[in-house]
Amino acid sequence: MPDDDPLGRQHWIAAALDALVEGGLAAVAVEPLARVLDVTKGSFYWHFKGRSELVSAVAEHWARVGADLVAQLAEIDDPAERVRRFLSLARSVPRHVRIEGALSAAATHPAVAPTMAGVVASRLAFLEAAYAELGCDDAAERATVSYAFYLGTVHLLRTASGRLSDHDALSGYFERAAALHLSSS
Amino acid sequence: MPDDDPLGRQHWIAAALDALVEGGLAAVAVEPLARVLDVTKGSFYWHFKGRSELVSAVAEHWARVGADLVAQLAEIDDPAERVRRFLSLARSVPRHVRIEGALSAAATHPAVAPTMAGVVASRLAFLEAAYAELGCDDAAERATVSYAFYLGTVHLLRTASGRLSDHDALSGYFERAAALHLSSS
DNA sequence: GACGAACCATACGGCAGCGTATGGTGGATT
DNA sequence: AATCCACCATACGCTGCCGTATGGTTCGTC
Repeated sequence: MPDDDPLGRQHWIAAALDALVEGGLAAVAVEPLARVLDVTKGSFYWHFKGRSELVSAVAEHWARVGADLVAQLAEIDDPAERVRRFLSLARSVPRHVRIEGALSAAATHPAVAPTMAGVVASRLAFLEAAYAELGCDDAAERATVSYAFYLGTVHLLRTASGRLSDHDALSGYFERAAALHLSSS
Repeated sequence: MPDDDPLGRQHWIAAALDALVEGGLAAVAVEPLARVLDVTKGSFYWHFKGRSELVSAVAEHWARVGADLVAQLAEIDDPAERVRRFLSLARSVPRHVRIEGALSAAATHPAVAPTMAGVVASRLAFLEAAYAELGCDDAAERATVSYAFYLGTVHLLRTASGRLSDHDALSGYFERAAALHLSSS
């Protein structure tokens, strides 16, 4: 958990995150990153076994940050508010969400899929627990529905951000979504 | 609009669709497809200017099929039923949805983005019209929320199909989702 | 049965990224 | 001051894909 990595590793990971946001997972490539960092591949292959080790390091970095965010939400007493805040994560942590969008687009990549599966499971558990606390007998289904909405929102923000751009409209959007998802059946 | 293409084109597009479903857009590559079709690149570059022409042809093929599906739904009188049927498209046309998942994952690709934008706009219009018919004053927001759910479901089916696998659970999932989305605010 | 067009094979050059092998270099250690 | 190690540079070969150039082959057409 603590960043006991030799300093250079984090350096590469940071650059990879930037490239990921800009050009997707395909842009997380050794030689282009080396050019950006003004360094040669010799450095990279000192710190990493190969490209896929970098990719999974990036994925796990993202997963850790995301887990921290959800852990903060878990402190909230009111389960409805927990759901609301979870759904609007897409607005409150834009960079993290852009990273997530790029990783989601590459969710089938072998170096991403395992981490991604863990994150999905943990988030569904988080949502299901909240809905269970709210007394829903269909907590699992509702959790999946809510998470699907969250995923779609992340995707829309990544690909059609024009449609969710202005900040006021975004607030309305998330309020409306939360109201619908929390409505009693 | 009519398929006036010389026959060989469709041949390549069909193979590209298979590859797309299997390995994502990266698998839509000229030389691998040629191997599968047991033919050489000479054929490909006769029918297409280059790879991106194939990619956009694939995207537009998908868009046409999808538009037909939505056009069928538009015939339904009851707007609520229209929404229900739209949301559960993900279940009723599995192959089309797998193609859509792969294309969505590559939505930022230059040869996909324009087509994708058109599809998003047309579907949002479809949903917004339905919600407006239902008397919702927040039809646009609800349409976006519903479409985000749809996108997320497609994504889950592609990447975590284990969580939505059994057919009975799927029915419950879509019923629950439709009920929530159609609940009056 | 020559002709042209549609279609495909052959063969080539090029590029970009991956990974390896090996040789510096600077700073801490003793 | 010699040594060692973490760290990076240099230089190379390899693979996989793209795109082009050009030469067959099989037709229908006259």
